[in-house]
Parts: sequence; structure tokens; C-alpha cells
Amino acid sequence: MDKPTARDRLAQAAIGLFNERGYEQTTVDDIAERAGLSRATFFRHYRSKEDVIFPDHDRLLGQVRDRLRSSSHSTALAAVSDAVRLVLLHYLDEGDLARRRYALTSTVPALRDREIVSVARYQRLFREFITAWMAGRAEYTALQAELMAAAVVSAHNHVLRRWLRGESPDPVREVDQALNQVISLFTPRTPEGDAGGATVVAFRTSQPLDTLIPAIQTLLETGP
Amino acid sequence: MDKPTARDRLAQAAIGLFNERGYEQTTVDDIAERAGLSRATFFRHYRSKEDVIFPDHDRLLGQVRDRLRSSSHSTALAAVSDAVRLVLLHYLDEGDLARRRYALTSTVPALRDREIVSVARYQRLFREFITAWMAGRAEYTALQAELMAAAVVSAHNHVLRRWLRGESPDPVREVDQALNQVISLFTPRTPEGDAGGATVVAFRTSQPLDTLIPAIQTLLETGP
DNA sequence: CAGTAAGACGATACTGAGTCTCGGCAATGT
DNA sequence: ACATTGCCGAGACTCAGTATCGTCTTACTG
Repeated sequence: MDKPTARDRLAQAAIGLFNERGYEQTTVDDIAERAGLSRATFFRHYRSKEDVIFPDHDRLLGQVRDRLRSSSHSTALAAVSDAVRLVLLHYLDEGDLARRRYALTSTVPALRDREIVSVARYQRLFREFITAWMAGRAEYTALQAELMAAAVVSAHNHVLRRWLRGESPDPVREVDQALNQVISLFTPRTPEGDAGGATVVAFRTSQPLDTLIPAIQTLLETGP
Repeated sequence: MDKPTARDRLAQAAIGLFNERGYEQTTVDDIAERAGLSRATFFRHYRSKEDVIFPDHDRLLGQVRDRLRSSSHSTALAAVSDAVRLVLLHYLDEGDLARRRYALTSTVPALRDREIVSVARYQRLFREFITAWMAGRAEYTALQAELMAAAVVSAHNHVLRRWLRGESPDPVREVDQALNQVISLFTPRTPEGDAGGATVVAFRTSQPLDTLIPAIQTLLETGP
């Protein structure tokens, strides 16, 4: 029966005090005192007071990055959708701890902001991955990369929050559905890239024909 | 020739010092001293040191909220797309000031995080508006509201950042195109209400197909 | 004109987060 | 037995942000 490490004692003390008195009403001195340690030790283990709530965000972000690096999906969107599952599974694995943290981030503005910033880091990682994947493929635009990254993150967050609120009995299934919806949102309905024979391309738009025809003509003559 | 108000003197002093020594290297005392005022006066005019960089974010958020309230668009997505233009126009109106702020938020992590949090507030407002609009309309889901809000914000941010970097000569046009692309993303592709008969269009060009396809796609999505 | 009420500012003290340095102590390896 | 390494406590320090009190100006009013 080893006694828990100093780091864990600090985290336990912090969560306990946050629940009892609230976040702002708890000082780092209080946390250290309850853990039977000194203030300096707290800052050795956690960079800030907020950090004790989000201990392993950096590690998780690294895992997602690794997953993307070693991914062999046919499209960037599929790779990112696959990688974001790691995040959801991490939260599910935390179980009740994630729920208690959600109770805090819902009520304490400083923690909510911190959470938002963390999410933005995932979105940025995804955007950069998609952009890199698209490099050289002229049929994609930077805006699309931006939209895809935002959509994947939103889909994940939506399911995660539902689970945190106890509204989702099967979040793994739900996140698959949500991500499929995102993928189908971005897959063009026009078939392309077939082998030989005739190529039939059909576009459909609500734009008036009168303005389109000259625009397409100049496009064909002068290039994009 | 009235001398500028204390608030403006503080803002000027702050921006000047941030550019000279950097953000972290500048204390609130420094700002107050250069402005010829006291530290207490600084905190009377700005809630925090970061606030001097983002003075009127709350006001702008309120304007967007009002715009949404008094909007009479046929779809929620159109209303939100319209409202987000206010944000872009606000930045364009600031001109060089926005550029200098971007230089700061690009390099100072604390300010970048603050910016991210501000953006998230818009996204939340949009999501809530779309959700409220969808209430009672069973053909929409909460996930769609989430995705739409994220997409509109992403489209806006994409164009805004391009303009801030000096890559966009006509951001107003670009944001219209980007928002049209977002709208077309969420309008179901299933052709309905087509009045019979085939549409046959044939063009011939020497342009390479790889560059033409994306150009035509954006043309159809965003208009000429 | 005299009196007064309100608002802007300065001075000061305080709390608390985060940084830094030094010094002790225990476990480990040679 | 001795040195090294790593964890910890103590304490001083900087700075953001809050709160209080006193002063001065401005403007309004009788």
C-alpha cells in the first residue's frame, strides 16, 4: 500500500476544495496545505492553478498528433475524424472525473476560457494537418481546410457535451454518426476520376445562367 | 484643440510600449506613467491589462446580437451570415490598428488566447440563435446548429486573417464568397422542383482539368 | 455668488498567482 | 564512505487586480 504521489495528493486536494468552497475562493496555499505539501511543490507539479484541472491536455494533444502522423487514410477528413476519437475516448475513460470537471468549467469563467483555448489547439492542429495534406492538390482550398477542421471539432464537442450532461447513453456510436455526417457534408456528390472513356461532368447551381456563361468562358480562356 | 481623453492616452501609451518592449515586459505602471496618469486610473478605464487591446469587443458583440434580433431572413444561416459581416466591417474600419493588434496577438500567447475566447463568444451566440430558430422545426438537429455556427465563424476568421496578413485586397467580396460557400454546403444537394428536361452543356478548352475543376466549383458556389 | 453634489483622479494598502533562489534531506550508485 | 541526483520547504520578489479613502475640479442650484 504505497501512499499516493505528491502530484495526486495535490490534485485530490484541489478538486475537493473547489467543490467545497468554489474555485476562486480556494487559494493555492489552501490546496498545498490540505495535501500536506508546500506551495512551491504545487507549482513544481502544475504550471498554474488552472493546470490542476487539465493535467494531461498536452499529452493528449501529442497523442492526437502522433495518430495523425502515422495515419494512412485516403482523405484528410477521414484521418482527422479518426484522430478526434482519441479525445472522446480519453474523456470517457476518465468517467466521473470528467463530469466533475465539466461542472466546474460550466460555472467558473476562467476555467471555461481555458477549456475553449484547449479546444482551439486541437482545431489548429487539424487545420494544419488538412492544409498539409491538401498541398499540391489544387481541387481544395484553404477555406475548406478551415471548415473541415471546425466541423470535426464541433461534432466531437457536441457529442462530448451531451455525454457530460448525461444525455448520451452511447457516445461512441453518436460520435461516429456525427463524424459521418460531417464527412458526407464535404463529399461532393459529383463522381470524378474514372478510368478512360467519356467524362461527363454535371454541375448544378442556382446562379443565373446569364452571368455564369461569360464567367465560365473567360475562365476557360484565361485560366483561373 | 482639446487634449485627448485619459482613456485614449492610456491606450496610446500601452500600444506604444507593447511594440517597443513587448507585452510581458510592460507593466501597468509603465503604461500609466507614460500616459501621465496613475495605476488606479488605468484600471478604472480598462478591466485588465489585456482589455486595453480589445476595448470594444463587448459592444461589438452587442451589436451583432441586436442585428440578429432584428433580422428577417428566411433561414437562420442567412441571418447569421449577415450578422457576422458586422464583425469583419468593424475590423476593416479599424484599419491599421487592427493590423498592429494582430501583430501582437500572433506573438503573445496570452493575447492569442484572449482572442480565441472572444471568437468563441460569437460562435456561442450564433449557435444559440440557430438553435432557437430551429426549435419546432424537426428537420434540423442540434448538431447542425453547431456545425453551422462553427462554419460561419470559420469562414469569417479565414477572410479576416487573410486581410490582416495583407493577402486579401477585397475582403468584403471574399467574405461574401466564403459565406456563400458555407450556405451552399448546408443546402441539400438533392435537385428538387426541377422543371423536367435535360440540361446539356459542352465546353472545350486547352486548360488543364486539375486547375479548372476547383475554379468552376468556387464559381458555382460563390457566384462570379 | 455661495454652497453642494457628482465624478475623475491619486495614493495607498492588500490579496493572490507565479517565479526564483537557496538550502536540506533522502535515495541511489560507485 | 562519499558523491550525485532528485524532491521538497522556506522565503523573498514581481506584478495583476481589488478596495478604500481623500482631494480636486466641474457643474448645477438656490
